[in-house]
Amino acid sequence: MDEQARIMQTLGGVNLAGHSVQGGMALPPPHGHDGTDGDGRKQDIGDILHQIMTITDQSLDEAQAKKHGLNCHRMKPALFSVLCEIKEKTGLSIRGAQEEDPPDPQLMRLDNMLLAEGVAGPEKGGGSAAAAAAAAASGSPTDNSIEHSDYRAKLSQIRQIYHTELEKYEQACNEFTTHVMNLLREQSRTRPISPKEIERMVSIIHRKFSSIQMQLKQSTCEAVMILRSRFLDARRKRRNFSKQATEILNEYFYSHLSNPYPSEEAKEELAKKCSITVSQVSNWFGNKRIRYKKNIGKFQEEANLYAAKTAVNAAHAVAAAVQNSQTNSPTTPNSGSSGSFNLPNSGDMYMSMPNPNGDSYQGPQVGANVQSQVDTLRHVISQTAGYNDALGGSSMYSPHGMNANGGWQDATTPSSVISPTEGPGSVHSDTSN
DNA sequence: ATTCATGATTACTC
DNA sequence: GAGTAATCATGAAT
Repeated sequence: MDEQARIMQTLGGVNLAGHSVQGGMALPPPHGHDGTDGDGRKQDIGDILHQIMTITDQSLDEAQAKKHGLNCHRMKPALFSVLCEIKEKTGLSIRGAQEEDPPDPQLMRLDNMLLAEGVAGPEKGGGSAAAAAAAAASGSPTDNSIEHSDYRAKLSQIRQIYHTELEKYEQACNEFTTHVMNLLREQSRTRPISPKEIERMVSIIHRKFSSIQMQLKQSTCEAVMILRSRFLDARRKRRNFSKQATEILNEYFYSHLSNPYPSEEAKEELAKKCSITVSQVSNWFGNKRIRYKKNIGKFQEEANLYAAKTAVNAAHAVAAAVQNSQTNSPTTPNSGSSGSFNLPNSGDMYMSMPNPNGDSYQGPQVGANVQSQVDTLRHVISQTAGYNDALGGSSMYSPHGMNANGGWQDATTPSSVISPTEGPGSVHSDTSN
């Protein structure tokens, strides 16, 4: 309404568009009038403008009728051209038309991020760099794949929502643009709207919609960031080791109870076998030592279980050794490291690996170790026949290795039960401290 | 919902 | 830097 008022005021008598006007407007004489009745023309224009001004106060039917009347009015082309001139002079139609803003850096950032995360652009493997990095840093490979697929599933959900919304926005934008263009084209019959102006309007609409799109992109980015942070947190989350891994660790622990400090090499080997990291092995042993020490009684059962297991393995080993000694020539007793003892899942398997500290289970030690295994077997058999509780002093796993301060003393006098791989009096070489 | 088990973290010591 | 002890945080069992 302001604009109308302004135009009206302008038309009322102000010098228009540089025309020299006296006492009003100098409109071209419509329909061949010679311009003699100047007052009548003024009256006409005033009427028309009044009609325009009051058109909004009328009912739709009335307005339609008025509109039709105006469209057919003899003064319409003249008024139209004047309005065009005014618009041109006031720069309304041009202003901002050349406002071709450069690409928004933030939008570019968002686009790049969405592209990098695999949300925008062609569908790829899923989590892309994030998942790969997380997979590389995480511990168990099986857990990785679980988390990885989780991450990928969530990411693809985000991707789907993003694309659906984007499509919706684009559709809405197109619909709205078409609608506005039609409206403007329609209106251009009654008011001066240049194609340039329509173009400008379209660009305004597009800008508005792109700002909405930016919000969508921002939200999507946030969602991806949250997902990523959750995913990264998930890596920190505690996840129980597999049963097999725990068994391997426990077997090592109880078979080295006198000195449960695996060497770096042993840790690496354990880590490999358990599909966990070396630091997880360290954590596990740290926790295990302290918890075992704190509550030996509680671990008795577990200790017995693994002792029995070890004993069975020892029995197998002894049997194999006996068989071996029978079949082999006495001149070549158990000389090969590969053919020495088959002790799957026993402490022996750790000892058979290369150990710079001489804790290996090969060569001349073999005989002693067989003896130790036999001892273990005997001991376990005798113990299982009548097991007493730890305080009774006849428990299989008394903290022999621990000193009065609660720490593990040097394993100079390890129980024969403790490790089938240790000969009596053998000193653990994985004493890292 | 509670309790227990357990992997991880942190502060500290040696 | 490795280990200890305390603690946190979460999964699983009840």
